[in-house]
Amino acid sequence: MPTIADVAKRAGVAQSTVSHTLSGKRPISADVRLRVLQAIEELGYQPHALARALATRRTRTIALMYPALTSEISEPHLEFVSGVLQATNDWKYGLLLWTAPDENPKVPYLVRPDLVDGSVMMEVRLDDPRVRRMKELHYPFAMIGHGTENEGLNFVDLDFDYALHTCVEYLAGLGHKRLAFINNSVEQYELGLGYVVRSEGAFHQALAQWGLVGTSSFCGSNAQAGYEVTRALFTRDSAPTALIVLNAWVGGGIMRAIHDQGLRIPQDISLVGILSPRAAEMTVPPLTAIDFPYKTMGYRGAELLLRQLEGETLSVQEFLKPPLTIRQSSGPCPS
Amino acid sequence: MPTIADVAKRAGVAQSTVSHTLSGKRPISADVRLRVLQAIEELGYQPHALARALATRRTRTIALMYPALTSEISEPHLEFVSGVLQATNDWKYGLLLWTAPDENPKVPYLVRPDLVDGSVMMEVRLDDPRVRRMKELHYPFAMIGHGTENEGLNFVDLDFDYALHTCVEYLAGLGHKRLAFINNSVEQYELGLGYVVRSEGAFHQALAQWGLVGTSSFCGSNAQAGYEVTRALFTRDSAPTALIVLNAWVGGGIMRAIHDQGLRIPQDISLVGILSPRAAEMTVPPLTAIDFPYKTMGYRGAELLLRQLEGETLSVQEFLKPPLTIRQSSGPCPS
DNA sequence: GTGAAAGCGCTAACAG
DNA sequence: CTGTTAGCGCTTTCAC
Repeated sequence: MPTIADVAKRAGVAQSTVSHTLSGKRPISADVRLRVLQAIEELGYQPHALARALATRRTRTIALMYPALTSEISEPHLEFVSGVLQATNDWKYGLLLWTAPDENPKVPYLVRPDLVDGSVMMEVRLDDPRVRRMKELHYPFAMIGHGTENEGLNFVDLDFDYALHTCVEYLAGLGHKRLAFINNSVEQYELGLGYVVRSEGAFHQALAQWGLVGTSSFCGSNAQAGYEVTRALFTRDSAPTALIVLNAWVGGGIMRAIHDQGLRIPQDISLVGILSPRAAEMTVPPLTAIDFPYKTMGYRGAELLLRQLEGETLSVQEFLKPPLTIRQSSGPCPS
Repeated sequence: MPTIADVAKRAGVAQSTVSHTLSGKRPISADVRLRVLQAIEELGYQPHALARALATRRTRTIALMYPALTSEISEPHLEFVSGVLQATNDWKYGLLLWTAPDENPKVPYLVRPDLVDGSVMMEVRLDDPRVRRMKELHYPFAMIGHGTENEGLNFVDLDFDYALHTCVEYLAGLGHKRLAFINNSVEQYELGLGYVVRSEGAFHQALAQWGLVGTSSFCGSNAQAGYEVTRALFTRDSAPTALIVLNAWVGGGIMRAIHDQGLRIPQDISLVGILSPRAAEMTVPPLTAIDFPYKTMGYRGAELLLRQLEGETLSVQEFLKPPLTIRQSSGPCPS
């Protein structure tokens, strides 16, 4: 691999001249520029990103702090990735995937700070240790999701309050009186994951507001769990006539349980989700759902960081309120 | 951020001594080691990964060459990511996500070579320009998938030949005589994506072997496309009694089309897939399927690269033959 | 067993 | 407008 020195020698100029023709940080005469460019071309020179990064103290790479890789990765997280990747691509940055290593509790969740210019966090907890640490290190970051203390932080999040209210309102309008909300897992709730906690609260608040009754259940992220949780709903004296589900991966289990119960969707029971259109269309019937814009959120979150890194000082806290798309899993409450 | 020089000064030793106590590459007396360790502790020193990489010429980071970010990312790819990430985590490597930038055809698909020690490729084409380039640069890599020319290459792949044959054999055993295969998109086929081309061939070969008739159709990666392709199957004179589908995201569309046709699964028509168990369980009824082990493949693929980077010279071409799991979408051919 | 110094490939003052 | 030189923070000869 040729270095900048090789180029300089071949073009008969100083290294700094090569460096500057490349960066444009100072005027270069036409003929010198030509010679340099030619030398670069002939040698197939490509600047060594590492050396440059060491000298400039900027890597032009950001990290995506991935939630810890426990037994099962919940796939929705993955959908954020493609959005983030799209953004780093557009901005010509690199993207490093990062996971909280379990074995080093001393430096919890901290990215090798010298490898990246900043990071995007996801699966934010209400009181997230990563956030505290990042702040105290004055480390640039942005979040997909948000916690309790948001002073001066930048993030994009789905407005779960809006989402749950919208679902409940919609179902109330269809005459449903008894609802059930199938949330994510207890573990996530107890971890204090923002959206899990907020959804839980918002659901009950919305119930009260519309004078409905309802129950909420936690549920693991797989079809089997969805099945069991749903079965349990029907053992009670007054079963719900409509369900709201947060997690795309349990939809199949829920529908199967409903089917096994001898009920039909949407004639006997309604099901609405808060999930990606893609997931909503994977089932039969397709699900009425708040269209969770994973990719957009990933893109926006990354942008929030990138703009900071490019020198902007910003303070953006964006709440997305995607529409409820009516598909075929919901209908009027049977009388 | 403290540097190695700070540590050296505080411990009253030379930089090289600090370096060596850390690397263990030469003997250090007990007391010196103690002083060094203490200084490190007190200063909260962490070696600068970049500087180290520049000096050693190893970054301990690998790249995952992501397929180009066209309009829609097909989500299955994402599932590989979590496997790869798991592996890099286990091996204590970093993971850089990389996408073919469209604008620079001169250095097609090539990762900033100095930022990573090697790369994992996915979505391998039969005659993949990336592979040729990597080979000619003697650049370490491993593949998830494989092409035509595999001399000396390392990869892991699903055995699509096995997969299609198994599906066809299973359906033949149930008495089905007319099958349809719903492959991925034409674009992918024309691009020469290994698994798309191989599946296509294997399906027809299997048909011949079992004396069945059948058709194959290409299909975009969304429910709507699945719906339309399936509808088209029923306009012909002799509709199939069993379908094989390769792409998880079209399952819903297919099932809806079947339903709209007034047919029931599995009584009137069987549907088997080649997709992840997770996806198979998302539908009602859950799909009989070859259990596509995305995560495992990602992990194995990464391992293949990692082992090379750790000095092993290996030549592994692994074909996975995951079992066909019978669920509820398949049954005997109606007479 | 330890220290001094060169060098990885680049950028950025500092001169001119 | 261009060249010289001193780092960026680490590893690794080469001496002792």
